[in-house]
Amino acid sequence: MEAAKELTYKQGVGVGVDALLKVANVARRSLYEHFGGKDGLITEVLRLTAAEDEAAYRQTMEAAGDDPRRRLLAVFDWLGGIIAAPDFRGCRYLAAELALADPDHPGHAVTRRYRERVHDLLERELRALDHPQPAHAADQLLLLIDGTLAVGASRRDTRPAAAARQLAEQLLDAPRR
Amino acid sequence: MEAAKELTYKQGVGVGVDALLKVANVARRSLYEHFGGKDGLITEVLRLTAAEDEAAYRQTMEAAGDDPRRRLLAVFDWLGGIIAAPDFRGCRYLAAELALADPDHPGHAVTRRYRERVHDLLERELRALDHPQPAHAADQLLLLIDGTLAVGASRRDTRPAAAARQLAEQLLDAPRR
DNA sequence: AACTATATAGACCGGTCGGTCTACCCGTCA
DNA sequence: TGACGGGTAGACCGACCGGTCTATATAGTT
Repeated sequence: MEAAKELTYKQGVGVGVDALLKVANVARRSLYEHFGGKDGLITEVLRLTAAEDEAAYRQTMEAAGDDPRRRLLAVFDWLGGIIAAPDFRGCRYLAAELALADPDHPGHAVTRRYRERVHDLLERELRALDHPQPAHAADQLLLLIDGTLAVGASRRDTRPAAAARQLAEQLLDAPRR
Repeated sequence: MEAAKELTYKQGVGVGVDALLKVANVARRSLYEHFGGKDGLITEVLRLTAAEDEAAYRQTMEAAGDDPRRRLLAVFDWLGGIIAAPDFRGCRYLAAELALADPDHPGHAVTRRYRERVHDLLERELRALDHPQPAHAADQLLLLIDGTLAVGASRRDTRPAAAARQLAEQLLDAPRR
């Protein structure tokens, strides 16, 4: 799984099974016993990283203290660090969605649920902030997050996280004005 | 080229050469004569669609009249229509960037230049608006655009264009307050 | 000691990959 | 008429694809 997480991110979900097995030092048969095939492995990778990434969101907000506004803005600072990493290659889930042409691939359900969970995390903070439209604002924050990751993947020179954070501040402050 | 534009979008840049040739009704040799290979074809497809899409941005803004603010917001209304199309499958350029693992693939240069041109289009309108930080605000608009296309590809139920437009309005109005 | 479950290595399958090749066909121009 | 450029059709190449298979090794249980 560790090897699969890394390789499917660096090379995309189009990596060959042989390459996976080689870096993982695992027999071919074991893969098919455990996951049923490549699609099963990819789905499981998405499921596992989704759980890890959701936990990372929680931890980032937890470490930012009790103020919901600070907790939400901390997400963008955290994203800034992720994007700045030299091996950042964009959002794994968006890449998987765009690469898996078959709309019935089980991986799509995993990424969809992941986005819903992140959305709910954001919405909860917005409710704590007494935001008048927490669900709508969470949509917008998610849009800023996706935009940040997309720009981070395509224009390495800019600082999209800071730009997004500024927009997030306007979004959070707007209803109180 | 028409067949390649359609297939590389619907199936991703991972489509097989045979599939391209079949739907295009073109001989295998012709492809290699004209484009040198699959990578050359992909690069040329990106170049061509980039020119078309840049023209679409211009036309969208042109049709919105002379007010720069209306012209910029019209972009998001236009995006809303694109996303709503049943065959929308996300941003072609972001998908290509995420799928082409080799950072030296010539396609990357094409997508980068495309983004720069769109950025310049946005920046020009912001200058006409006397925005105090036109380059920075153009970065933010581009982030909203990328976020809109990303969300549109992954959560077909929401209306990301409207959400992004609202954020864009805040962005455009903020400096005047 | 025997059995079972789980792992390994690796041959093997048909199919597809991107790419090169030969042979042919046809309209243009000399 | 004949040469030729640009197209098509399709065989062919080695490599790799995802997946199945047999045979073997190892650890734990009874």
